[in-house]
Amino acid sequence: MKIAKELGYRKNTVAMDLVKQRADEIAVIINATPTNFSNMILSGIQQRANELGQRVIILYAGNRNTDMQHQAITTALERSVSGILLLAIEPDEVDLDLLRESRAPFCFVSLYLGYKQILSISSDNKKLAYQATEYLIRHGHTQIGFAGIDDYHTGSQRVLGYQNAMRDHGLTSNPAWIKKGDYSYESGRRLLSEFLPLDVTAIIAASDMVAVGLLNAAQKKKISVPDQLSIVGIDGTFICEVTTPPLTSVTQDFHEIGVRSVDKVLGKDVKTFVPTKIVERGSVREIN
Amino acid sequence: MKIAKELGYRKNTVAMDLVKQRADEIAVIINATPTNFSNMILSGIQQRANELGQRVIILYAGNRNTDMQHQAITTALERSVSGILLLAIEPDEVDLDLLRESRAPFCFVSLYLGYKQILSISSDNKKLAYQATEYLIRHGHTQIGFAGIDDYHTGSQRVLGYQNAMRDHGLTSNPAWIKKGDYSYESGRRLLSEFLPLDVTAIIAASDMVAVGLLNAAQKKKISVPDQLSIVGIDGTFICEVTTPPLTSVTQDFHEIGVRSVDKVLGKDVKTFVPTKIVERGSVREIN
DNA sequence: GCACTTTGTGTAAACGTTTACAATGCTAAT
DNA sequence: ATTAGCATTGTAAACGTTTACACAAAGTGC
Repeated sequence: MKIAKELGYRKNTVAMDLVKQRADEIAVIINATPTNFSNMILSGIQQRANELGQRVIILYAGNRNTDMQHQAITTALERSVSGILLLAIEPDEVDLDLLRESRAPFCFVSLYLGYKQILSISSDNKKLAYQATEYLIRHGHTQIGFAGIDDYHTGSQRVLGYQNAMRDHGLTSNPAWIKKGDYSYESGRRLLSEFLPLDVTAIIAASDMVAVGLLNAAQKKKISVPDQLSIVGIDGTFICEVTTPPLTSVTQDFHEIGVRSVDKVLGKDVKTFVPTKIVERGSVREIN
Repeated sequence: MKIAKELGYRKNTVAMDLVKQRADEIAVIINATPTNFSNMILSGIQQRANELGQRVIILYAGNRNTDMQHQAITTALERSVSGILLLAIEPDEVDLDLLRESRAPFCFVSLYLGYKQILSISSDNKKLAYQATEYLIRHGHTQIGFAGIDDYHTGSQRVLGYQNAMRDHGLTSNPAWIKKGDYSYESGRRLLSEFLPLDVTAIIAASDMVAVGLLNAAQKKKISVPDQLSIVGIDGTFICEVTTPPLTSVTQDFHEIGVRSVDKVLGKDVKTFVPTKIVERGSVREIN
């Protein structure tokens, strides 16, 4: 060891990986759109991977660009990674075929496809939306909007939870109360005016960013939050703390999602769903 | 090629890297503290790396943890990466020795050590602070605070720019007007009260997060921004748009910093400093 | 002191490519 | 028909490890 140090010897990981037929690294495939929570998940992934002696390699898959998604998966397979993590990636059939044919384990992160046999770590979106809706109902709201969700898995799961909660509490939900979007600030800003004629007293935002968009649009129209309109966000990122009023939000444990996804993809038996919780701040009013 | 496809042949990148004595990948060493701009830089890095056929591997270096920094650099050297990018990393002597002894090119990103011979891509912090200070002076401010900077390279460069601007405009700057911190929201919140007895009319925040901290603390104390206190942020992240009032901020082009750092580390001759610009929003008042 | 187990040392093959070079086949010019 | 030049094909070494195995040395129990 002394001589090795003197000679400045440095092990060659590439040669090691070759002979071992497997690289101690985890590939994370990620959308180019940098959501403000993806780095929280990444930090969880990184931390756990570090503990387990795995490196992390990141592959961008563009912006819902199918070609780049295939490319990213292929790149991951060409190095013999010990696992592939797909971060908020909606796979198409080609993606799934590529993954299934490979011998590398893979796990979807922050997205649940609905198949038990495909590894996944995520919040339970149905439960999450149910939670948010029920929270508003308990605070006396009966006309509740839902803003900014998409048409993919996450969005539809949340709609289901919202509808179930309404139904379970004997409320009829107007389909027009559900407004699609893309989880962005801009979505929220744009959608507020569409809610005004509908007389909802509260809106669930598909993300914190949508919530802030709604909030700012409301302030511009001199609609007071929460006095005239209640808003609850989803995600619980730091932005909830810095708005006025601060945003009540269903908080996802992104760090834990990251940590657990590493365990899952490496074969440990961990629960698919990571619990969420409501953090009350100042954007919801109690109605009598 | 047809038969290769039939057989499901997939090239083995690891074997390629071994024989080529060089992996087509760039290692990015990054602090664990996920600043809201690091993913913008990363996205620039990723984009450019993709164009040049380089993969990106991310290595976390903990939180100003020297051991983990050495570890991360060593890990990068053990695979024969084509370049090492150090993202907002303050190196110690050991780090620099490790890097210099290796044959891999390295480049500091969003940090300028002050040595011409060490590759670096960053905003010109001196100029940036000068810009912010001069902007406030042109708006009639003479008592200008500076909040939240650290004692490392970036912080001291900014202080220099601030002091130069004051001096060049014949203003004396009270050393107490400079308050150290760590670029965080919490820093800003805490520091506001320290400024109150000093009668400054404007504060430059070391980051947008500090600016929001100052803003929220001011609102809590019923101090109106910008009427009673002007604030200018640094970074120009999306958070500037969503506060009330929106934050005037010196905007850094993080994406471009990322793009350029890839070019730089791969040997292209690109400029070290990426220009910044003031984006006027609503947090600065004109004083007569 | 013998057989046996344990520990240590040395050797060689393997991992899947690239690359340099030799050998072969072909084309075209003399 | 001969040969130089060129393209194509085949062969073998190399990259730096791990791992399996043979063999020697040392230790153990009877």
